[in-house]
Amino acid sequence: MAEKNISTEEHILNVAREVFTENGYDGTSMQMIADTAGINKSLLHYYYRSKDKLFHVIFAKVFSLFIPHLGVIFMSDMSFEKKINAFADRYIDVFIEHPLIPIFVMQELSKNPDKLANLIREAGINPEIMIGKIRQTLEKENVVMDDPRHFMVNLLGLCIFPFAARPLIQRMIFNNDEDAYNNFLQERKREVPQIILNAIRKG
Amino acid sequence: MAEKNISTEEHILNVAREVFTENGYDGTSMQMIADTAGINKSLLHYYYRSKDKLFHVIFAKVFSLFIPHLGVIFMSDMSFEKKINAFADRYIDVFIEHPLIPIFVMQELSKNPDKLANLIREAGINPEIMIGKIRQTLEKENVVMDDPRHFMVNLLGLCIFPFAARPLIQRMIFNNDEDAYNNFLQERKREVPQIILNAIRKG
DNA sequence: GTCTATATCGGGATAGAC
DNA sequence: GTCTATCCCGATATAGAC
Repeated sequence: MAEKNISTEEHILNVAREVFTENGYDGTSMQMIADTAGINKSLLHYYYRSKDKLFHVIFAKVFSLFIPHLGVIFMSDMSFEKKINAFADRYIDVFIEHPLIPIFVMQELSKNPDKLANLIREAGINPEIMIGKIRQTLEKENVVMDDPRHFMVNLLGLCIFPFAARPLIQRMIFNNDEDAYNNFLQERKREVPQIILNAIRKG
Repeated sequence: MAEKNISTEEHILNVAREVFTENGYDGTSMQMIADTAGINKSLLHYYYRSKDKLFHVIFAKVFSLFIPHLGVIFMSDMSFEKKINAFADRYIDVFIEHPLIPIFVMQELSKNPDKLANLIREAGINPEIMIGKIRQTLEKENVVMDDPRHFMVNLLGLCIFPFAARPLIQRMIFNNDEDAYNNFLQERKREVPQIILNAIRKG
């Protein structure tokens, strides 16, 4: 625990985030978190009452670590092309820093899709408005695309998949060469916008 | 258990696959599997000795449910364009039938990347040879692409991501409309090859 | 081959001392 | 606020009856 000046409560959150994202809800025990934090198990209950409640706090934290960027970038006044680039840049950097987040979030949301509505609200995102804004930008710039929904999924998938499937890809395509894969992830920042913009120009 | 004519051993495997893929290793108990199979807990141990061993059998089974297609398609003698289409078609169908597989596999591999080498061998895949074959096809057809590794990751990501991130996307982009999303997944069979081939033509 | 009974351990959670 | 001690339950796994 190389963090002396923060409160125990905050320290717990930092540690719990690491342990939860690495092992998932089911794969994490309160004991693991307590040990990693260098504190007693009961103290976790003192601060957060239950594993469930602690997890919810963590998950909302993790969620807001990457979801808000989506809104900020797409609600901005950049040109459409700039937005694509900014998005790939920002998201790939976030996931390079927190490589376990994609799989953690997808896993937990898949088990509890009903929690999603609240989480989106807590994160201060309004999907409808965001999509409206995107449509508006498209019109203004005369950008033609078959279907904005495919565009969105393509963009997200191309950015996120290399992190979610890292073990498989690194092993099957990169001979387990970690450095090569890290380099590859950096290259994605240029590769992804290229693919996406290319698809749009063609219509 | 609407399967009367199969052995208990096989019946267990079918049930265990469902329960494991839905809940993951940590989220699954032997009790859950036994109950779902309509048998006693001890019988699981009788057949498979331990949860770990049972899981390994299941995971190899699941793995070989989608990995071999990769080889079959890319080692075939179809034109490159046909391969792309066949791949998207086949994989999207597999995942429509088994929608929980992507996230299950990525989750478990992320926790145990070291098991991967054996699994690939068990599945009868040789990545090196496959990549060699792809390069060969590319040369033969004068297909130019920046980097085959990006191509491969793009193709996989575009196919798989919509399944892995389904809850998030369905909620944020499809207003939770399940039918619309199922339809969207079908559309991916044409969308994905279009994007991929487009990127290649441009170089 | 399938069951019941049981052993053993680790999980989350609470009470209460300091 | 932080700890120890404890409760209770559910987990994997085994022994042994049928």
